[in-house]
Amino acid sequence: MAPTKFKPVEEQLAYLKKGAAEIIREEELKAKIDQSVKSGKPLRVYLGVDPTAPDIHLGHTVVLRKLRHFQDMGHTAIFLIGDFSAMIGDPTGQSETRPPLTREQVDANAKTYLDQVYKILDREKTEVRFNSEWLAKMTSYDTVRLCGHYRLARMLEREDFRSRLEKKQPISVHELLYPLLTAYDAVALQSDVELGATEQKFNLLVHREIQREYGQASQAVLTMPILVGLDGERKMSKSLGNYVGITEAPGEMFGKLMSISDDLMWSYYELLTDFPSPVIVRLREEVRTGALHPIDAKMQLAHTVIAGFHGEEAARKASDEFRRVFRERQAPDEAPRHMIPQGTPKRMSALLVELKLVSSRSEAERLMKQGGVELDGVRVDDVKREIDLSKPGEYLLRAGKKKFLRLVIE
RNA sequence: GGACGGGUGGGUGAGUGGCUAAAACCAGCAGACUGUAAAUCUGCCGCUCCUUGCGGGCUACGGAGGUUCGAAUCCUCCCCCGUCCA
Repeated sequence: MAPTKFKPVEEQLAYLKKGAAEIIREEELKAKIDQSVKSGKPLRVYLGVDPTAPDIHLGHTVVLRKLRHFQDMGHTAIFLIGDFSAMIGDPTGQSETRPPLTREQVDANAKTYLDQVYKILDREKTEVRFNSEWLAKMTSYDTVRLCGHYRLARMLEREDFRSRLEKKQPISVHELLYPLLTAYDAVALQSDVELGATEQKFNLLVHREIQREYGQASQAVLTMPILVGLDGERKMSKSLGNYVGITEAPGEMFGKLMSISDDLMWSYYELLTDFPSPVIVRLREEVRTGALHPIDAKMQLAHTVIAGFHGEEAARKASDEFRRVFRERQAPDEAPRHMIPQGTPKRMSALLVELKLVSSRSEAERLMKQGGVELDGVRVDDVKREIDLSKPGEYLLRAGKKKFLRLVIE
């Protein structure tokens, strides 16, 4: 591999700081970068992720993008899959003990994670590690030694545990092990920098301390803000349903991104795009003065984000589609098609269930009564309405605001 | 190990024998209004059947039995959580 030419310290620091919530400690990071420029040796920067869910969403990409930034600066990006620690579960932000994952679930999740992560990271330059490499090999003796390096009072200081204690909610003992075992990751990787979301701060600080206990220089820590979900209030997460998955179809992503509030769009610009901060400030100013319509600013955001995952072409298509369906109220150009064989007439409500547009017949009837169902642009609110399936034809079905389906009888 | 408190619908949480598919709030969905925004207003919000009616049936208040014409509510046993004591 050709020796990497590093950019000047100040330039690197400025690039890496964009969007960051906190750097602990900035002087240390600067010194490390300085050292690497002088020695020509890249920094070892890692991000640990627990494969607890099968898909990653935009919230995860915030910190991944930051890892990519380090990669851009020529440093070594280590993507650490917490396959072992995932079986404990990170107590961060948890109001209750999570059911431990099985080995199979973890493996399956890890695999899909990796596929998705390369939409952001440079595959060629990423070092992928699994923490079972060292954690699974630890003996009870090693674990006891590790635990000996930390105090219970310090552990219980953390917000998650404290509030659970106050609310008289259970805390399992193994949860206390989480920060300690993941701290050992930093030791094993001999990392210079670790990235994480702000809510990871406690864990990250423990990692620094344990590194020192094991005779290493403590890593610098860079945290990124939490991405607020589509609801504009809580953090983006799958379980809250306020997320945009990165494997979702462009049209789907577009619709979701457009549904965020105007206020929220600015933090999305900051955390999900590479627009330099001054440019974002200018856009914001233009919207404020009325020079730029908020919907156009939001459409540009959606376009940019989607282009990153699906390419420019797909983003443009999604954008056009959105314009046609929602701004001009026309039928979508590319509603999903569903073939159905000819047969006897069928109730609309049953058909909606069959097509998975709703989850039950009760729900279908509800939706119809409320005027949320349209057939070829005409509202269908008679719950007894049947559809003639006896001869070939084509219908455009709408169920609710966003679900369209082109039904083809063959 | 002992004493006490608790386990209700996606979440919080009311309900101590029938009027309870279960208050209220949140989340969610639909309609109106819009920029498919947000906010707001209105309605819906277990499943299922039909003759779509303030209609019938089924399922539901940690689990299993029991008392009763009738149980989320009473009794018994079990499981789980917390508090205090050891």
